[in-house]
Amino acid sequence: MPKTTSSVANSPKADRSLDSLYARIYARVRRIPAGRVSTYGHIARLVGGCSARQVGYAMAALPEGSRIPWQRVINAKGEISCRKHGNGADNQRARLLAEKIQFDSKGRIDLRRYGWLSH
DNA sequence: CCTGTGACGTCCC
DNA sequence: TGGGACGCCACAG
Repeated sequence: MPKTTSSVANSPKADRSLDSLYARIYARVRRIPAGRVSTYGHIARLVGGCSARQVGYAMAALPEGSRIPWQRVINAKGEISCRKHGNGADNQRARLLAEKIQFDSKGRIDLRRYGWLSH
């Protein structure tokens, strides 16, 4: 009975609502272990159906004091992405340093060493 | 509805 | 190695 949309699984629209998408992004970020990092693009690729920008948007939407390890998500160049407002970037760097992640002289993280990819 | 913006990424020089 | 152009797309006003 294709007419009655009682089956949520049969409704791509409902199954991919923003809430659900953000939830999947956060679930993925939560699995990044301390001392490792992933990238916006990689998360987007794993979750599917969204772009790197949306992952960044999901991170920005997190409330202060969230338990999600948002600091472990950086950009594809291994840098901490700049924000328009606030000093979140400094906060992020401090958090990562606390996890023993090392930065090179240009403030970048070696993804070959710390990247948590294909997970 | 249209426009500007942004926690991105890839390509090109 | 670095920096600019573009593509991308949800969101706010």
